[in-house]
Amino acid sequence: MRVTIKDVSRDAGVSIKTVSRVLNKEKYVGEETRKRVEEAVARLHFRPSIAARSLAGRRSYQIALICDNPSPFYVYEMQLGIRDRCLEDGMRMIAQPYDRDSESLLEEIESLVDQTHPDGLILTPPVTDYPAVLALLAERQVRVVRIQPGTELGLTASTFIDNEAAGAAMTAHLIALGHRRIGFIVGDPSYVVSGQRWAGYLDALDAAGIAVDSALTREGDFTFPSGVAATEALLALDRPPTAIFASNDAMAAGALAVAHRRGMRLPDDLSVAGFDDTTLATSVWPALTTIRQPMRALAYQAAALLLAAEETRERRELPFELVVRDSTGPVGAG
Amino acid sequence: MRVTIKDVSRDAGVSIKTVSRVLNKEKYVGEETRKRVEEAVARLHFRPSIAARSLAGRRSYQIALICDNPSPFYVYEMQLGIRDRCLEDGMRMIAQPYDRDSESLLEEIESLVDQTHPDGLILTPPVTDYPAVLALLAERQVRVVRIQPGTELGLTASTFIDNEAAGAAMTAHLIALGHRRIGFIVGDPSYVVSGQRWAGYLDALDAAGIAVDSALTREGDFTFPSGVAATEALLALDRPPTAIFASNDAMAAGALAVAHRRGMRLPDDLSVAGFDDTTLATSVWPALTTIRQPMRALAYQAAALLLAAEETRERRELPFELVVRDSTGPVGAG
DNA sequence: TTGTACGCGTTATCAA
DNA sequence: TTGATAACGCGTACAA
Repeated sequence: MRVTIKDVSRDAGVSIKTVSRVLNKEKYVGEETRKRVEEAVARLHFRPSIAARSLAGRRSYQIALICDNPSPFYVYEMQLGIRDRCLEDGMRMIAQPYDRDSESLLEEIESLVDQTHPDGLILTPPVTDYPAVLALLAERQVRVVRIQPGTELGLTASTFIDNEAAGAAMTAHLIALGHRRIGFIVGDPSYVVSGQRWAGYLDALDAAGIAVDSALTREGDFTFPSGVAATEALLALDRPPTAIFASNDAMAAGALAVAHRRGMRLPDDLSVAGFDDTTLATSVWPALTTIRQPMRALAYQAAALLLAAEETRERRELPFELVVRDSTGPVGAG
Repeated sequence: MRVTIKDVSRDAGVSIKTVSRVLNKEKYVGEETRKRVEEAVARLHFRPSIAARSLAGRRSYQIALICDNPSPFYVYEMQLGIRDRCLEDGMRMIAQPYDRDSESLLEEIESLVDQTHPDGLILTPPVTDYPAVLALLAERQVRVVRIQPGTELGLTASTFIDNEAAGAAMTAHLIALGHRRIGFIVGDPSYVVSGQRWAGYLDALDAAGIAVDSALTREGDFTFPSGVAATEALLALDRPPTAIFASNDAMAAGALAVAHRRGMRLPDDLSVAGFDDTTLATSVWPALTTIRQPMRALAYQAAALLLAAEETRERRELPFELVVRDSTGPVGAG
């Protein structure tokens, strides 16, 4: 009832081992033999059982994604990127969502590793920077690639964008538009990128010779309500900013909402900018000027690093893009 | 190096089979023996290999989610609900994202089933209603539970909300607020729910004795831009609606954006309502009045049906909730 | 209530 | 370049 390698070997008139060789693209298989086997595989619709493969061999043909992020959009893009790369190699992705605050996170990862024996693991922030997790995986000798790690950059292979440069680029863009008082909404401090983006903001102000006004920086936590609160605090200043740059798009959306509610016109009364972290900036609020992160590509490349023949510690940087839309524009323009 | 059942049996001083009995919670294990085994399992941190289990037994301890939806929020909620239920039973969820338009969708599902031999499959719209997929799974004798299926409701177990009643409830709510001209934005026609929600709208108008004006119904496709376009068409009518009810929240957000852009005040100039289909209504645009769908619960219950001891065809209905926020309100209220 | 022997479908080892 | 045979770690069937 189930098609096995044995059926294929019988159909092709070769041994089981030879079929296995063809499946695994090993050397030393006669051209003609290979063809016969491939035909038999196709004819019988044979698909090797992952369970048997991983039990017998050193590999499981599965890689796992350890991803917890407040934005489902982010998580989903990661899953899509990894899936795309997996498909190319006939691998499977295990993508169970995790709660980063769960007491049992470590236990769950341990259980995942022991039960499914993945060939590798991909980590996203903030788990990328959990020492206990990294230690566990090192001890278990699991291959790891991290996306946007914030610490111990040389420890594993990784893919990332230059968040500091991105923060600086957007800030420089706002300065070029004529803004001198630019509000900044910091993200959740448990994410290293929050600090990096803020550092970029400070860099750009510095480079332009604009004195930093600490009243213009507010702390948020990557959520819409925190963006609303920070924006209201900023606009309540005696000398309010003419532009607001939020560390992500949910908070930027909060800024837009406040501006709308107050009857302000964009970008005349206020310029708003953010990052593509959720689905907002790309599809739901297409007016938002953002730093577009190549999320799917980050994930795809991470999977590529994981599936590379040799284990590496390569750090692969990907370019970001500054996408200008009508939430920013010349100061005072009509 | 790898802890196996053998190590546990040696440590506990019993046979391998007895350990297996304890792991699988079988009957006929002495209380004392059970304790000794459980202690050994804990001491050695033993976790059975999924590969070995599924190879040896009839089960794989894995269930798969076949989910493709334009909203990552929806997909993610499904994953979380199923994960929660799986955790309770020590099962694993396989949650590879699929493209519903992919030529190879059938082939990919077939390959998933043959390679991983899941104990069951959960389907979400619109794949719930693909005859070829249903036929394939029936032929492979895979247990299936569908979430919000639109057709052949008796074919498999399923979980759902009453979308027609939901559409009617929201429409009745708007009517109760005093609205008589209510615009409706239909969703993507490839989703059965689109028609169901619209039917509810028509039902409620009918029940209130309000004549249906076909000019007030516009077709969208569940995206923000389509909501913008539909709203602009509605507001351009000689007698524009005083309320707009969109079949999902992305289109409702489009309506809100148009209203903002035109300087209209909500809900005085226009009431806007939608559904909780994406992350918008729940976290990003908290002002939106919506039908809240219990997405995670739908997924959780679907997994529960899949993991039930006996295969069932139960149709489990879950309640929706009408959440009123400040995008709707009394007509003309200040 | 417990244990023994076998087999699941594949890869690894080693010989041909 | 190919093939025979022994693992892999667990559940199943049956015996004790």
